[in-house]
This record gives sequence, C-alpha cells and structure tokens, in this order.
Amino acid sequence: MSETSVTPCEVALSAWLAEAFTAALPEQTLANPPRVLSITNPQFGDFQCNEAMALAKAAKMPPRQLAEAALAAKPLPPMVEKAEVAGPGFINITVSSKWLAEQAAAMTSDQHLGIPQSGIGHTVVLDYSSPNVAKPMHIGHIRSTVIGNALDRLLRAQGYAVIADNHLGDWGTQFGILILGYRNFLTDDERTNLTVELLERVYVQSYNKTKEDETWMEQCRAELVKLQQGDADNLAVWKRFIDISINEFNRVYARLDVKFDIWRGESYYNAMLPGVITALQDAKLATESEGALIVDMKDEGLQVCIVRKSDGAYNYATTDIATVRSRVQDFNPDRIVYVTDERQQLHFKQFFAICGKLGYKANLQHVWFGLMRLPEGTFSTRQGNVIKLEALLDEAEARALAIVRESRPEMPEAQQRELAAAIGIGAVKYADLSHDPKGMIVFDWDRALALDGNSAPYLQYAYARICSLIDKYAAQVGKAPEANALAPETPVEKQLLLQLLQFPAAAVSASDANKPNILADYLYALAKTYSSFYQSSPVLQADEATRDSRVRLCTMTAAILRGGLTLLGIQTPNRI
RNA sequence: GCGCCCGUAGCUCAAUUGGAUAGAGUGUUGGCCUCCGAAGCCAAAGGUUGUGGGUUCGAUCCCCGCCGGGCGCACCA
Repeated sequence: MSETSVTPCEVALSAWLAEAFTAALPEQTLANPPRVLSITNPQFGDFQCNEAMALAKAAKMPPRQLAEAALAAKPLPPMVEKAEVAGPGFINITVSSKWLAEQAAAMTSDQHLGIPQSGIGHTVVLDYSSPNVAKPMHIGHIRSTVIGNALDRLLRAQGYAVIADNHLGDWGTQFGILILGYRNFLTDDERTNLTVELLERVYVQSYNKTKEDETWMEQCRAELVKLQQGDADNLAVWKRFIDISINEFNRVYARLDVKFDIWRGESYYNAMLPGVITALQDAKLATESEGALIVDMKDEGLQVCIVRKSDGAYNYATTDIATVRSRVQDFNPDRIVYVTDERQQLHFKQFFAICGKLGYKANLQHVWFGLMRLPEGTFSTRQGNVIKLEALLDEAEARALAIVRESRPEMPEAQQRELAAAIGIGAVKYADLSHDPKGMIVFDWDRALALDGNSAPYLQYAYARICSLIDKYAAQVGKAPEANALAPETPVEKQLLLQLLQFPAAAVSASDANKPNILADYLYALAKTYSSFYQSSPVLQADEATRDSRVRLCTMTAAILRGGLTLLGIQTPNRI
C-alpha cells in the first residue's frame, strides 16, 4: 500500500507542506510527510492536503487554525499560485499550469513514464492462468489469465524481476479415467488427430461409465497406478495429452498476448512430495488422523489440512507446499503471488500458514477474484454448459470486424482482420480489467463484448485520433512535435495536464492493491478529458504557438494512453 | 452452525482506502458533423449507498446487530 505521495508534483508539494507544518508546530515531529492528493472537486483547486485534520488532535489546536498557521509559516513556493484553507481544515492548492506542463513533459519523456522503479532487485513469482490439461480453456479461465497478466506487466513496469509460472493441472486421478477413455472411446483416426476437444469428450464418457460400472473404475485406478509407477506406454500417452493441451493453450495465449517464463505443472513437483512429508514430520507438524496424515491448525483457527490421504496418495496441499519449497530454492523470491478464484481462500490460508511454520521466507500472497457464472448458475464440463474461451474470442473479433468493415471499407481484408483482433480482444480484456476483481461476474455476451461507452475501443479510438492528428501535423508543419514548447492556456488543458500526472500513482496503486481496474478507470477518465479537449480545442487551425503547444499535449496524452493500455495488455493500433 | 466476500441510479459498475455537492457507462429525452476521425462531444432526468444502531470535525468505506445473495468448511484440485 502506498501511503505516501507518488508523483513528483505531489512530492514537491508535500516537501513544502512538511516544512510549513514543522514551522507551525515546533514541538512536534512529523511521522510522515504530509500526504498531498489530487483534488476531489476541481472548483477548489488542483491539489489538496488533509493533514491538518489528522494532526489537530496531537497538536491540541483546531484543524482550521493549524492549517492557517502552516500556510502563514512559510512563503508559497514558486509553483503554487494559491493556497487556502477550506471547510474543517482542507488546504486547497492551486499551482501554475506552466509548472504542471514542465512536470508532465519530464514524466512523459521518462522511459518508465514516471513509474517509480521500486521493484529493482526484487523477485516475484507470479502463478496465474493454470488451466487443466485435457480440457479446453473456457470463459472461467479468462479472469485469472487477464488479471494475472496485467499484474505481471505492472510489476515488471516497476522493475521487479517477475517469473510468470503457468502451474498446469497435469497430474492427478483424472488421468486414469482419461487414459482408459482414450484407449476405448476413440477411433484410430481420432487418436492420430487428437485434440483437446476429443480428450474432453472421452473424459466425460469414461467418467460417466465409472458411475455405473465398478470394474471400470477399478481399471481406471489401475491405469493411474501404472502411470505413477512409470509405465512407458501410459507415460507416453500422458505426455501426449500434455503436448496437445499446451499447444492449444498457446494458441489462446498468443491471441491474448500472454507469455509465461516457465510452465511447471503439478507433475513437476511429484518427486518432491515425499520430501515435503518428511520435512513436515521432522518439524513435528504432521500427525496421523483417521488413517490420513494431517496438519492440525487449531492455533490458526483453521480446519485441519490433509497432506497425505489415507490411501497413501498426496493431495493438492502437499503439491503446493512442494511448489513453494522449490520456488524458494530456485528463485529466492521476495514474494509469490497466486491468482485464482475465491473458492480457494481457505486452502491458501492453510498452506501459507504451513509454509510459514516450515520457515520459507517468501511473502505469500493470494489474489482472489469472484467467480464467473452464467445467468442460470455455475457452469461445469459435466453439465455441458461451458462456453469455450476461443468461442468468446472468435465472437469478439467477429463483432469488431463487422464495425471495422463498415467504418473502414477501403482497408484490405487482412488488415481489417488484424484490427478487429486488436479491438475485439481488447474489449474482452477491458470488460474484465475495468471491474474490481472481487466482484462476481455473471457472464453476458453483450457485456463481455461491449464496444462503446466505457470500453477498450473508446480508449483505442482516442489514441488513434491522436495518432492521426499528429501525422497531419507532421505533414503540414514538417516537424516532430516532441520538442514543441508548452503553453497551456485553457482550463481543459490544465485538467489534462493534472490527469496525465496521475498516471504513475494509478499504476502503482493498481499494482499494490492488485486491482487493475484502478488503472483502467484512470485511463478512461484521461481519455474522456482528452475527448473533451479535442472537441473544444482546435489544434491545427490554431495560431502557431497554441497549435504547437496543443499538439505536444496530444503526444503526451498518446504516450500515457499507450503506456497504460500496454500495462493492461491491450493493443493500441495507430488507426482503428 | 462457523468463516470469507458482496449489496450504491431502471440495468452494469466506480468512488484516490475516513474527506467537501456519491461519479461513469448503458437505457430514456433533447442538442452538435460546409470545422483536426460522430466508435465521438454537450445537456437533462435518474440516489435516504439493503436495514437499525455505534465510533468523530466528517462514514459508501471502520465496529456491532439484523435482511438478502454468492462461495467455502477432512482425504477433488
């Protein structure tokens, strides 16, 4: 959580106010520099500081009086045009547009767009997406993938060394069922041209048969045991399931522009599980109960956690502990972050606590998000009401393509399709990223694929219009606008500058709170201000100084829109 | 029964983590392309923030009690 002011503007103002409060309160020492915030209502000024209210008790002085004393104690710094006390003790600050312009110019020419590089020297393992082998990805996978990827990008933007790990579900009891189904319910031809869809079909078929046929279930178990014991045939089949699945996942990830550094599925840790049990026993954490090996967690106020089942097999808690152990050993991360749905909260609390007791020093963090469901309830493979992720992406691109064809009929087909992909996929991602992850989502095609209003295409449209304007400027004036002098005049120009300067804070907050929607909301507000500016402020027709200044403002807005959308994993075509 | 989360405009969601007059989109109503891209802009209408108390200068936010909904609570991950 960032308790201090982030942007250079806020830091500069905070430094002045720190001196002012110190001068007004010689007896006291300030614990933290005063927090300067962007103002809630523009009619009051540009920034506000609420510190007087917080300090009033300790200072034994009415907050208003304290605020006035602080302002009287030090002269206004040059960038501050006006500072006044309002209400119970707010300090409202108005700064010069010229100063804001300088700050914004510095920020947008910085390679990190002003984002503090506080992650340098720190490693984070980020565990997200993690679909199950032999099942197609469905719309339920979109949240972990898209939110996880945005967090990935946000962390990297702050200088963290991120290891994105796709922790595939590639091991477990389902493989006995799957192997037997594969051998019995497929034609030779189907086995040759195996797909994930076929695997899913045989899984359901084989699973259903276990319900009515005891001996079938036994055979499945036998196949699983053979697999676990390293039977060459079963191992080869299992490996094939994984290869085919990964191949298909990669097709989706390519469309979503998602990349992982490592793919260590559950099977990767299989050989380490006995060692985990030994470690737990050595640490006197594990005890026998009802034939199973458990970790009692009464002290933490949690349920017991099973680490070895009564049949001797390990379960997911064991695997997850082994995973942490292995990651600590291999990467020595400061933090390990998991992005999964809300149902796993208890499980994470349990095994985080166990890892703590085992002395693993990485900071473990569970970022959970609300379940996605259909209007009629949850979906599941067995109910057969899943919507495949690829179908969603196809539909998104199809809807975008229809609009592109209408608005840009002169464009070649291939280019139209490329554009439709950027827009459609962007819309799908934004629909998710613009909401607080903790909320539940009831899936609705029109909502998931919105192309107007508060949506990715709105932001992409704003960006494309800027690009187009800059091109016209370059053609007309014959110089690049990046070196133009800034001379902001109008209120909307100042508002745009103020908003541009909030970018680093938005990015850092989004990352700290694990809420990409903070950044999405910010970008939307910025694009809205820009659209308003664009509507009311002629650029190319204005006199030379105004024109040059405004086009420069446009380039800065473009830089932030592009940078911000990239952090969300959303593309920014130059023309849409 | 216990635990976690949610409840904000007709609908879908925000609210800078306790700040000023609770904001957007969508839908409805009206206006704006001889002018840099109308996927846009401007305006109107729409609220007792589920409910009852408490904490304080100040509460959508924190605490307690209800009501309504979601999810999880020993061998599936």
